[in-house]
Amino acid sequence: MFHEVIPGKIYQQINKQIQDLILSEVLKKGDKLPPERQLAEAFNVSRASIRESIRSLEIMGLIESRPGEGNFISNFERPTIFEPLTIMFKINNGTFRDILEIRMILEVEAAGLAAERITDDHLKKLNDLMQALENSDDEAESVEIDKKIHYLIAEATGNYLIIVMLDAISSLMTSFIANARLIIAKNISEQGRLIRIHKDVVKALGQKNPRLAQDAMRRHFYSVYESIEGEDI
Amino acid sequence: MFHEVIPGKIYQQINKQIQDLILSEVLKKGDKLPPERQLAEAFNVSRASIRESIRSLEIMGLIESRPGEGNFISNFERPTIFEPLTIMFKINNGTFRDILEIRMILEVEAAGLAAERITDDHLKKLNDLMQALENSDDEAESVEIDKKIHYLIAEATGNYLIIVMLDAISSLMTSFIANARLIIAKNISEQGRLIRIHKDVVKALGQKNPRLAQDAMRRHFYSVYESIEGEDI
DNA sequence: GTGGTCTTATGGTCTGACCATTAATGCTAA
DNA sequence: TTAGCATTAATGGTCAGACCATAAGACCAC
Repeated sequence: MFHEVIPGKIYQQINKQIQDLILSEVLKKGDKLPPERQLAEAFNVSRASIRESIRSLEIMGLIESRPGEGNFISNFERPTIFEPLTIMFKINNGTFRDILEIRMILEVEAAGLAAERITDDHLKKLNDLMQALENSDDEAESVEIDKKIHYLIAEATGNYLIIVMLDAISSLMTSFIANARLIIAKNISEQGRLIRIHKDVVKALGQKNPRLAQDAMRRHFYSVYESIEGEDI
Repeated sequence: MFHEVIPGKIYQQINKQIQDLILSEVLKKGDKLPPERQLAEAFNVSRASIRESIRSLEIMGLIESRPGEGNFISNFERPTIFEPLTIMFKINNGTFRDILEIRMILEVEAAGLAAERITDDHLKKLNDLMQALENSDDEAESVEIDKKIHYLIAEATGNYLIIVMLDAISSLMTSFIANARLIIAKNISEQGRLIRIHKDVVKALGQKNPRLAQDAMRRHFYSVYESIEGEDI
């Protein structure tokens, strides 16, 4: 009977169309979009509208703009979706405890799932990283390796959501720490203990024993809790 | 000695400044931004750049544009951050199992935390919703109430990240179901069983017993798993 | 009061221009 | 020949100014 009204702003309609093209895989990772001027002509709108659309798709992490080259479909490697999460989190009075809490929840469960599903390839990479961690005497380097280990475990679950969410929490934590000037003390003995616990986790993963992996990961977090106990957060 | 080079595109600089104003609470929820033309003058840039900035802040869920009125700082009630997650999820071949898996992880743990921290106010609301669920004979209505119950439990944890992530998963699930035309069968007997299990959860929360709450919630999800077993997902 | 109508402020869109960066092209000199 | 440089064309980034569409408030007629 009645026609559906044309919804919302132009940039939203363009967004939808481009998103649909991505979903239907007409546009794939790395593909180059037509030049903005051409898009404007195709959609019969102004270049300004096209640009507002592209800008928002860029924020969503779907598109990448390279001056002088063009606009490209992103590689979707690590979602940049969560940048805004930091702001939201702070506005809503999120605490460091909140971060640790959910991190522990997810990582413990992730360890369990990873133990069931981890591949030999992943296992090998993990062992390599453990080796690197033991040999590292540089604090910054150790932190980086530590991050990679946790990311690998998340990846081994094969669950995209777990990967994404842990990634988001990781960035959140980094920005939080940077802002609060919080430094988790890592003296030699603690460093040694951390390595030992990490080893336990990796060992349990190697044995494909979920229960052990969970327990080891849980111990890891208790250890972290202790090391920041009393800190002003 | 040297001045820091001005980084990146104009809209990014504007974004940063506005974000900082929000973080430092110079701009608060619901506040009205100066008109675009005025902003353009203040920043000494074109209105187009201002608009690209506002567009991206809108996507981040920080700003709301109302034609004829102005641009307003959002209320940050429920983050719209995760809309892009749906697309990313599908592109990365996310499965329904992934969704259920992480949902179970988070909700079981959330139930445990909620049991420790739930307030009388929340408890009352929960009981009201349970009452409504029992009295409801409309499928759509039941689903809505069910969602609210789970959201309330998440809220009772007091952990912003848990709330946000479960919210995101909830939307993801909705869109997934809508697209896959999947309908979780809910015949009369199952409906009854679901209510019974929900009751167990709420009861455990009332007793502030984390262990019981977790177990009940876990049973809830096993129940869901069973009811979709064999479905083509 | 109630309901229109006008005015005004504001976001939404368009046009056309120019700048800045990049990649490709082709020329030049070793 | 080839390494290096200058030129050119394509493309995103920015700007200026205009007009449209919407919402709110003021004003008026009934």
